[in-house]
Amino acid sequence: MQQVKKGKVSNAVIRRLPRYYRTLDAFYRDGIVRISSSALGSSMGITASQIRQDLSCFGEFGQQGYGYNIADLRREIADILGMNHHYSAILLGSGNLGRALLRNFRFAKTGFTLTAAFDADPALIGTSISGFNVRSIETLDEYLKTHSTSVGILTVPKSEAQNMTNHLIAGGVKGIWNFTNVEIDVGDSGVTVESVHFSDSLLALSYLISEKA
Amino acid sequence: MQQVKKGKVSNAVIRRLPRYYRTLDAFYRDGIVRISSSALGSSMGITASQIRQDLSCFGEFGQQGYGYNIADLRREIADILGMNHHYSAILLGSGNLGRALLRNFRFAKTGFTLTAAFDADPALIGTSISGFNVRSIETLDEYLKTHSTSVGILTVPKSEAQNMTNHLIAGGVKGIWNFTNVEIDVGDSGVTVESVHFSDSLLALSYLISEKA
DNA sequence: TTATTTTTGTGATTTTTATCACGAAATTTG
DNA sequence: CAAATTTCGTGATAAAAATCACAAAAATAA
Repeated sequence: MQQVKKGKVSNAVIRRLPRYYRTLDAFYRDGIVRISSSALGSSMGITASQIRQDLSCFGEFGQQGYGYNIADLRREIADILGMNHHYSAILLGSGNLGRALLRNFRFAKTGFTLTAAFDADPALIGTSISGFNVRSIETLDEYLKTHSTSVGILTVPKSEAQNMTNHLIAGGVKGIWNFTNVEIDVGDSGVTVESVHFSDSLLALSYLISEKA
Repeated sequence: MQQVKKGKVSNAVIRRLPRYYRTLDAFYRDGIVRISSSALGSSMGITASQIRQDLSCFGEFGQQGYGYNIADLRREIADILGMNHHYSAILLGSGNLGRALLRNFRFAKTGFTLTAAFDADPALIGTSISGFNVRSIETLDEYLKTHSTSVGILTVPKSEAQNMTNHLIAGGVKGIWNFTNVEIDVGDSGVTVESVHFSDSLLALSYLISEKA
């Protein structure tokens, strides 16, 4: 269903898709039925033209004189984003940040299913966090052998990041959601890495407020 | 010292600066003294030309036939990023994510000083998290009146995001580091918002692994 | 029903971003 | 010390991304 029209989708477009989904989802929950590209654009602070051009990478979802049906477009974008694959994810590192994700992050809203949490700390192993029994990191390889897993979430100390990455790759994951503040190396494994670098974000903010002064 | 050369620095360049800093900092800590744009580029997976072009927005930091002195360039970029302003920050919302930041995030490494933490939960107020005495959110306005604060960190529930934003703006912050999953509105206040949208990041990963399948 | 308005999807254009390529300057080698 | 090599900074070029503009289609109004 995806990419029915053109060739490769640019990174710029890919990065906007989640926001389209998020915005449409909010309208959907508010019960709004239809929206034009210009209304959607002004609510997002981008041009109508950009929205139409972006969507044209994937197909024709609108109707002249009417606009877009919000429920339909929301569903199409969910589909494009792969939210209906119901990917499985495991979390490595049940420290503060890992716990915050376990407790607060609504994985189901992104189509993901969190299936297990691991840690190296004996004091944590066996405890329950938000319904997840924390497993020993020693059992990770075995777990991955018996449970096909799409994504590994790295919330371990940076010193462990590359080692854990290697185990995840060997275990056959497709992607790694990396919260450690280092670039991890996946070699030619073909595994996709998506990093959340808190410090990069804060430093960008630092630049922007300095610039204005 | 910044922007000695050209006009406006593009967003693309701004987003790369923190990574330059992070990479140079790692080399600096390893005791490496000098590096060429091509060596830096291949270590970062970008072109030498892009690095030289990016840096040229801010000045001339290299030397023909030699390359860049790592300690010097690291310092220059820290300066460009505003890391020497020692901006102050307060954290609103001492739940799981807030606690993770309080405990794990090295604010000092980005030049920031965390000065206070707030929460609305009476059970949390008065407790100490990583050396910070959690203050009542009721005292926020008063705090901001008496303590000039550069940045507010939003780790509150999304339902409180806009309300807290309004208080931060009224209190005179320059920037908001937004971890809530909504777009906050700062009107014409001139306050800079930098958002960390976990779900956007995970959905981008979802798209990328779907695309390969 | 017919005219007017709205709005899409897309080719063309403009703007932005990244890469190329080379002179100039400094280092390193012989 | 001179020749060869390295490497920067930048103007020119290429590629990518965003915007414009309009025909076509559908909705709405008269």
